Amino acid sequence: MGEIPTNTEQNILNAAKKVFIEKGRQGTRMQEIANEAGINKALLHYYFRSKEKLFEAVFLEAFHKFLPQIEQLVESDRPFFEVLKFFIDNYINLIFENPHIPGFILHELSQNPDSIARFMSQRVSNLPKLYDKIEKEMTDGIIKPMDPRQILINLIGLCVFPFVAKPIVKSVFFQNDEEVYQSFLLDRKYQVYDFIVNSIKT
Amino acid sequence: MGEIPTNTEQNILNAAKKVFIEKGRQGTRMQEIANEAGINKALLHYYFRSKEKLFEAVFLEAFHKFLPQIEQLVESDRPFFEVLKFFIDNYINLIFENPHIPGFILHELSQNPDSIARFMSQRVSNLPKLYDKIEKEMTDGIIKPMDPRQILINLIGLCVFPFVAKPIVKSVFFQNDEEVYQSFLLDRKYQVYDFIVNSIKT
DNA sequence: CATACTTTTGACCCGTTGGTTAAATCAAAT
DNA sequence: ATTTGATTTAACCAACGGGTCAAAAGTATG
Repeated sequence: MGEIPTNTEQNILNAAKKVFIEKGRQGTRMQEIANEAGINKALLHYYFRSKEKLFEAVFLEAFHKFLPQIEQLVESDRPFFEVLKFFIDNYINLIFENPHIPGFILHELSQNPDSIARFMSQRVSNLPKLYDKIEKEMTDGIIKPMDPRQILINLIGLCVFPFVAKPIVKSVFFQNDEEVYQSFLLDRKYQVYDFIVNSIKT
Repeated sequence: MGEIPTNTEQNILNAAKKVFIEKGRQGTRMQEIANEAGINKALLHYYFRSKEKLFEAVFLEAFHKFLPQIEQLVESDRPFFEVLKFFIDNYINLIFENPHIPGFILHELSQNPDSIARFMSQRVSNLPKLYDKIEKEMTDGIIKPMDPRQILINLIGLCVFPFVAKPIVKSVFFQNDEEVYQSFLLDRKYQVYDFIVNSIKT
């Protein structure tokens, strides 16, 4: 019942994270994780019975790291635009530090769409509350009347897209110049905020 | 020198498209393509020497089908918002009919970012012309001054995201109801247009 | 029909890969 | 030091998967 992750266990998990997130479930070789962790392949199976188990551990962590952020939007009772700014700032920072995770999640989920039920469970509990909050801003005349879901999907899409489409964006718009692409990303959070606010404010 | 695709050759290509686009390069088994095409596995190698070759054929077709659409935006000399509407309508229709292709391209490119050079070549030739066109709309006071690239990236992202994130979007916002999700997508092209226009028009 | 050439197949090859196992090493605890 | 249990390893296994090959089936040409 070793609840505290062993040194090696954490070590394995870190290695697994790195390889799985970069290469995907199918592209990952257990041997490569072992190498990355500097241990024997059999040790992987000692700590995590199978590739499936190990993958699930990695995926779950990545998923929970990225999804529940949405709840930020409902917790605070500051003005909506303020919360929005705060959220975008946080979320893009998070992606910036883990640029491969969104693409990883998207790909693995579309490989196995039904598995999402296992991961979500009660996660979306307070989404209706968020809808209410947004709709109140509409009746208050602060933002244009529209389906709140459109706003939220646009919000996430605008944050995530430049990262999951990195090779294309970098190549098409920035002549494959990594530095220019990076400075574009740094500016991105303000651009996304302005873009959304300009669009939805009355 | 058989330039005209044989019946079987096209048959194989179709089967390969289906499997590769759904399962990805690594997730695809040659045997599954053979089954899908109703033929023997050895025949795959008779027509396409290797898995790599076959994959490349599939990827190239998918890539060319989806990327050059951007050029529409520069060809016409109608008012920008009109061209924009036309583009969004077309592009979302295209995705609607091939909903898995964008995710496929995104994933495979991020697995192999350098390969993009092979596929792009002179493709982005008239992108500067598009920038000029947009910037002219800015000096004409029709749209707000901003980096044209931000507009284009937002445009593509807003179109593509609901499809590549289908499982999450469908689950989080539509309780996994396929029909509701579909009707959301149908409405999407108008929403995206409004969202962008509202944001960038002066 | 006979020859030659293309298309298709079943059987096989062999490197890879996830997973197992039994033994060795290590770390307390007695 | 010896026992006991957890950790780590090398060697191995079976299945999988891409690719090959020789022969069969099909098709045209003389």
